[in-house]
Amino acid sequence: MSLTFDFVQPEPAATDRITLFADVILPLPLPKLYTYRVPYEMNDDVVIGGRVIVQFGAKKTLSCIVAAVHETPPALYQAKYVLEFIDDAPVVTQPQLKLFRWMAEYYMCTLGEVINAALPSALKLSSESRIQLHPAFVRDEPAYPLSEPEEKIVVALSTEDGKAMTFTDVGELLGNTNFHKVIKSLIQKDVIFLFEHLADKYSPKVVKKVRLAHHFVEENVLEGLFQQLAGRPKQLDVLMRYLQKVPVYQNVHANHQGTEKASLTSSPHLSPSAVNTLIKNGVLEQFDVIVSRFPLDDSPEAKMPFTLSEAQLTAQADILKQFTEKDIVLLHGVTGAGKTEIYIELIRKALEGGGQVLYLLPEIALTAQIVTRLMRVFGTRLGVYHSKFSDNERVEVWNGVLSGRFQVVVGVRSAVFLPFDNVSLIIVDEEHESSYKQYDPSPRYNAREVALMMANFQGAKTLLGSATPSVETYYQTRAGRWGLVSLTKRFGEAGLPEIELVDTRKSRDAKKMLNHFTPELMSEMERKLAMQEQVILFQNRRGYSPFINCLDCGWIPKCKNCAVSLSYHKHAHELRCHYCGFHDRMPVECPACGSRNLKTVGFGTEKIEDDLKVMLPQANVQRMDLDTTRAKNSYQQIISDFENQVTNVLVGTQMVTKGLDFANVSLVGIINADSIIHYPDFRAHERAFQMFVQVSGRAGRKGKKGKVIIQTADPAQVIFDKVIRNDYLEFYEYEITQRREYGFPPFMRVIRMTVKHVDQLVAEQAAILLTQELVERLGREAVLGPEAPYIFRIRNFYLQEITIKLDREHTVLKHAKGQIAAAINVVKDQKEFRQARLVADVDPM
DNA sequence: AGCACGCCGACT
DNA sequence: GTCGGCGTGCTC
Repeated sequence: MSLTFDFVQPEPAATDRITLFADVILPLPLPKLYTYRVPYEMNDDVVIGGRVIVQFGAKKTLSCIVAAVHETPPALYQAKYVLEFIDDAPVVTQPQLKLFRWMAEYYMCTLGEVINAALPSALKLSSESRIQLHPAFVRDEPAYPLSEPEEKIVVALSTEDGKAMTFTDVGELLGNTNFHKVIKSLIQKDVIFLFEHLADKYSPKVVKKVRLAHHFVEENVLEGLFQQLAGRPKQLDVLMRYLQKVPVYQNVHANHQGTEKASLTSSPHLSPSAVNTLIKNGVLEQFDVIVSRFPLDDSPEAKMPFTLSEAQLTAQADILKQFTEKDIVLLHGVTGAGKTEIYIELIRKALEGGGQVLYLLPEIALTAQIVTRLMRVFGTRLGVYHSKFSDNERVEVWNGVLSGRFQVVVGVRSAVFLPFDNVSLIIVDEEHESSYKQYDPSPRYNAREVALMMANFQGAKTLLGSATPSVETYYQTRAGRWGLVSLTKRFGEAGLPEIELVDTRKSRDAKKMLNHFTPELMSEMERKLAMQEQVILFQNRRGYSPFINCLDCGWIPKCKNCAVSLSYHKHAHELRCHYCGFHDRMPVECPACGSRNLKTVGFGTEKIEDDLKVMLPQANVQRMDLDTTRAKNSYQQIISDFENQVTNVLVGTQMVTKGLDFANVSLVGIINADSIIHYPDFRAHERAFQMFVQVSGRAGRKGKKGKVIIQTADPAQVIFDKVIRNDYLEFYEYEITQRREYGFPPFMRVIRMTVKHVDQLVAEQAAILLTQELVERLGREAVLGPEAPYIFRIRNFYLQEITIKLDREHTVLKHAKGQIAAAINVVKDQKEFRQARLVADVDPM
């Protein structure tokens, strides 16, 4: 408990009673905390970071987090009472609260929004929460005695099969007496479980187990049983196996735990029917046990040792040495240099020191392979936090961190929200990845920056890893503030791939293009496939074609909600908008002129796949993009098919650039490099360089030299030269000069304001006013715009953008954010702009 | 974010 | 004459 009160004086007189107030964080986008009064008799129950239930407004009952407790009554209003206290220990720890406050301030959002993003929804009880009888609960023999109100609920829930009750129902049933306590108690006793109204149907993971019926446990009775079963060899086998698994002779109590039913039926000479007969005859009894979704498998073979190479050892020593002087170190290692092994060693060392470890990875790099590898080393101490996880699994990880069960967590962006309180090492792998930045729902945070702040608050060291570090990060190492360790050799004998530029314009002029393939790429593919080697093709656009065009009247289908053309998806036979999800059937004829001459223009992954199936009929081609990986296990399926060489060619979007380490890939093709380079953004070159180098890294592993072919209409562009020589430093020098000259990060901070309104004119006017207000407060030179972005309408909202550039200095930044907030308020106070949405994105990517 | 209060159109 | 549209203001 984080709060202590001075109750030393014995029996305080009633008039001396302390009145406490709790400032709570509501899970809503409200700018401030709300103060509720704690009932006297509950003074001991307030926990900072614990959940409480309050009435908010006339109707709503919300669960929220206590952020502070004090004795100052609000001057301007009468505080309502806290209705109930749910937790007797914090679910949100003090270090988390501190970090969340920082996030809210830095990313210009409310604490409520941060809390909302942070808490797994199963921790957010709302009036929509419902309860249901636990499937493993047997009414006639409860494991714990039930109180009267508890019994009442059980009866009500038992009347119908699988009946659910809302909190309101429970309240009515019990006459509104502190029913949350009752519910919580029932949950603890595994009598009921809680689920969110619309959330997927929770089913606790249940394992069928069997044990010896209790009257057989005694040794002499057991002997008698053997006699009885003498003529039934199958059943005897099962029994012997059971006694082998559960040493009832040595330890009578072991029988209570029993063993998994599956363990008695799995091996071939044991028959499941014999097990069932034993159960039927009352020799064995079957029972259900709820198990963790993260099994406790601490088998001894788990601790698989491995040895680091000379280069890895040197790098590791260097990192540790730099950590003695610096809190942040960048491990700049070429793809395939073996960074993961170094991470594992460092994690092991950090754990020996008693601290927690957070290992962040981008979504697409967090694969089953890496988790298995980490599991082998860290066993049950490892927690995994992934976006494909169900809410129940998330809560298990959250609680596991709180209880200390998980000391290492490998996870994606949102893992920075977990309740760490003693982190000693944070690893941010692929630190340059833009997927660490959350864009759409607020908080628009960058997990790398949040991780750095968490490390700062908790005195941890941070290791950033990348083959292509972000310019901002590398700048910090150059300035000497952060450490730098480089790994320039690939693990094993694998050399870096040979990169060849192929001029698409030349081929096109010579009429030699085969669909979107140059003859060079085509013949190289054929050659590699003939050698039974695999190919990865990268095309940064999904769908079949980005738009279609009527050859007779020029009609191009556009999205009705967004200012974009609709992409053609051949397989689904649809036209789709990639911004709002609108879709429509592909028309047979032009709706404008009736012509049937509809032509696809441009190409995406689907067309590449389609063409290849015709051009390389002997090859097995698979596509990996958002459309083919939507289903739950499809991503893993595609990867394992490719790994097992079921597929020969993998065509994909950015997904193919990360984390796929396959020894047999000897060719990588980038179909259209130009679309990546020409992007209206100051980070376009950085992103392009990173993408090319990362995807190139997929070619050639384990001693095989790979080849990369980049198709471009303009091979003379400066960036290619640096990609071909894999010269990060040269790229950095070139890029940093540009950044300095044009005043971009790391020299300046960028805050991007977006103004949205359904009416284009109003959006423009609001943006103009906002710009004026910003200029007034921050100066003309700090404010750029307003300007309509390239895609100026999304989901029926017209957009206007304003870019604010600020000095990096902390105090300036803090002051500026106050000024921006003030400017936003001026616009918002204008009643014609009430409907406008003004969004600030700090450090946009 | 919701939800209530409040002032102007198409309906029994 | 009313039911209901969603604009705007508040929630401790």
